[in-house]
Amino acid sequence: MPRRPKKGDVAADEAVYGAIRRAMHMGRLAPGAKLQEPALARVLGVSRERVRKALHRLVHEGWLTAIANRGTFVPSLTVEEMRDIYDVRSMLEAAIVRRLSEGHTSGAAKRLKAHVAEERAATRRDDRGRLFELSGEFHVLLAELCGNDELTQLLRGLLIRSTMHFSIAAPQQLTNCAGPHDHGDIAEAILDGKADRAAKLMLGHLAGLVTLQATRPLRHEPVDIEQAFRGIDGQRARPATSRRA
Amino acid sequence: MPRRPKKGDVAADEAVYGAIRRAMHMGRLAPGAKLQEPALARVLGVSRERVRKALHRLVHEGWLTAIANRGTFVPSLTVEEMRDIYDVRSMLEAAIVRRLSEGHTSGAAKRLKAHVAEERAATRRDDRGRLFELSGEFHVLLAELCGNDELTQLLRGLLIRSTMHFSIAAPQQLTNCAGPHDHGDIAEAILDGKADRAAKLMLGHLAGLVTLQATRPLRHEPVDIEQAFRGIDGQRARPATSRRA
DNA sequence: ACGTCAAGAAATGTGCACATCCTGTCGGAG
DNA sequence: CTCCGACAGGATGTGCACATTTCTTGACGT
Repeated sequence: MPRRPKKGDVAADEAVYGAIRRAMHMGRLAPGAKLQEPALARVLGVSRERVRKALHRLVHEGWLTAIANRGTFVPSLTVEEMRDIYDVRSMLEAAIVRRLSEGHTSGAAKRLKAHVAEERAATRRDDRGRLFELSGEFHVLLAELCGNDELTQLLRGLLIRSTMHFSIAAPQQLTNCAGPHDHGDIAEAILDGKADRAAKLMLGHLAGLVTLQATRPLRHEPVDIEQAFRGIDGQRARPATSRRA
Repeated sequence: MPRRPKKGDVAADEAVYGAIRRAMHMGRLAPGAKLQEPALARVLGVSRERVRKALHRLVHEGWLTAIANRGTFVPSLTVEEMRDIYDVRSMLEAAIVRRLSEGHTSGAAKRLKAHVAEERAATRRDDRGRLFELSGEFHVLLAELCGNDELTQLLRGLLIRSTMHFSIAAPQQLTNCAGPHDHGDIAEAILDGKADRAAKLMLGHLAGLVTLQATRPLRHEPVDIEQAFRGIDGQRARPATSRRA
């Protein structure tokens, strides 16, 4: 027997966590949707406690909101919260691009160029899904290049929360960053060592995003869990375990 | 009967959470100490599940680290992690003081002045405990004055994590901010609208703190849970419940 | 004497069942 | 016809007991 998913199987927890996270990322769960523990447990084929744990974690990370004795819901970020998040991102990311402009390793420059090239390629192929991912990763990449893990983690959290509404509101319609060429310009400024220009571009870039979001209305409809998680398996690749439900 | 702590008693959860948090803040728990669930449950007089929940929350917030099937421990922050945290704080807080310098309400100025005055008073009274609290709150206050909740929450998390080692290493010996007059100078620069000077002072202030921490060695000793939580009751004020253990 | 291994004990992780609370619905009174 | 109150159904929260893993203590072999 290869593996038995009996006890401290962290993969199972991560699978449930990832499944919900992916469903949100794919826009299957509209803001205000209620995530019922029994339904999720049934659909994902795991015990309710596992779902509970994942839900608690998601709540604590800010992706979901919980009301005592009521349930767990997909949050409807207010305009103020969204503005605040982008405000913090502006502070951090402006400092990041400044720092990178003032000095970076050759490896960092290489990774940055490679990423921009990949974004360009995705744009040329009109691969919206890939471009969506890459657009988000660009901002994380900048944090990574600073060599500060805390910074990377923090920014990743902010980014997910801020891009969540993009994927929820219009997953297939628009990219999560206004113009991909923005990223190219920012990267160019960094590589040229023009700190002020890079910071200015980044601030403008983020300002454009928040404007894009603010004008987007949100609908409130009841969501069917069964349908939302169709095709989103708990395990990622091979369901080698003989669990079939 | 006034209240029965049976069901959705959020206060009980918060009490356990706060008790552990306070024990750490008071330096009762050295880095590397193991927090055993049965022992905590016995000492605090609550069920093990409640302790588990609080521990999970603390772990997720970064105050504790958990190892699967091993237990929960007080983390020993490495020099790199500490440096990273202070680096992020530098980015954020420099931006904060710049923003406040460029414009703030009269109410903000009033609160800032009041806080500095209170710090001065605590210094004059040689009230280390109060000064310790106030020193930390100063940085949170600056974030609050920006009117950005996300920013405040984020900075509060960073601050707790970075000041935690101060209280653990030497709770009664030194303040958590190098010189209280630093805060006064920073406040003055903000009130005068000198953004560059305020940012420079803040960066210097934080750099001084990280230097102070880097030179402090940590001891690894086994900790007795019973003794660590002596005098730290789960409930804050009145133990009205007849629970005595 | 030292290193290795095995068995017991304790702690952690998980599933289950029950208590509690919320919500939607039905019946009756105004 | 509308509004209020009670009831049933369902979902959430919690305590309990068991399975699994890890650490410790002791003995055995080299």
